[in-house]
Amino acid sequence: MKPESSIFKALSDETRLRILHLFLVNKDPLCVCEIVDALKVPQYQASKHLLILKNAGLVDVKKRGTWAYHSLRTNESKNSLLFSFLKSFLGSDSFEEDKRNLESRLLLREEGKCVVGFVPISTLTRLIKTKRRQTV
Amino acid sequence: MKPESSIFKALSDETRLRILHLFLVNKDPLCVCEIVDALKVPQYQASKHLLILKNAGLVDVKKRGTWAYHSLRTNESKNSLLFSFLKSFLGSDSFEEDKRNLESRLLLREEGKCVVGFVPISTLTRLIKTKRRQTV
DNA sequence: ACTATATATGCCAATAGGTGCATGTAGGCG
DNA sequence: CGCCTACATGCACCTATTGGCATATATAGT
Repeated sequence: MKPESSIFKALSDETRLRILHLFLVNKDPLCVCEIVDALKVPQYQASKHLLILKNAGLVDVKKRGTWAYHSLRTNESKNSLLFSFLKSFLGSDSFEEDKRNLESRLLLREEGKCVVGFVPISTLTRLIKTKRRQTV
Repeated sequence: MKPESSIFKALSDETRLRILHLFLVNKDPLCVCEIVDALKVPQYQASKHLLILKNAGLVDVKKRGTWAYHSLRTNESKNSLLFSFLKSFLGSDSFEEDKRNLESRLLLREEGKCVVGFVPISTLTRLIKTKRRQTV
């Protein structure tokens, strides 16, 4: 298959668009558990979709211990063109909730690194509440 | 499905990208037989893919007798954004041959309208040769 | 009305893609 | 070494998509 059509195939799934959207509104690399909590999808889904995005050449991975930090692959000019288009095309109204969830989740980082992993939602919301109180 | 992902689904097929590319390099509306000759795909494929592009809101159709003239639907701002992106993204090197085939095929138009329909390839090339000699 | 032709579409088989579940892998830490 | 944890992946099932063929539709010309 031509590379162009396989790139659009990678974009043709809503979950993958939501993942890309997270990268577009937050320039930092994100680890899988943060993406899972932002999108509220099972971990295996996030991993699989990230693999597809990686195979399409859109995403890079960098291991840091057991954490895997994913980010947009911007070193190719075609990708930069695509990402800046995507940012306008997706607009600010789509996936607003994902964005909010991600922002909350990123509050739990320490020194810019994810230290939480997978916890039950109840624990997660409690952690976030506590963190908010501390920082206010 | 969200509208964004369904648009990318429409773009995720190489034949459909080739069709859109024809519209991007040639602003005039094109009829199905011209697309068929440019891409060298069966007529039913062209029709089906055009229908998918139409359902995705990317293409408009206007009947003129038995001919169906298709063109990009540019009256929506999201589409214009998409098309200008696509034009850069597809670049000038992809689908070069399609572009040449289309240009040849368009030589056979008379007063801006398609008058040829479906003919065997041998006849088509002969018609084009003759036309070239006349116009030189 | 009949025919020719440009286009659309219904049906089938083959294939691809997504989800869910379970399990595997690999790094950190005691 | 052994356990915990973050992440990856193989398998089964289901659904969606595509190509091919035949045929339907619709309009023009005679």
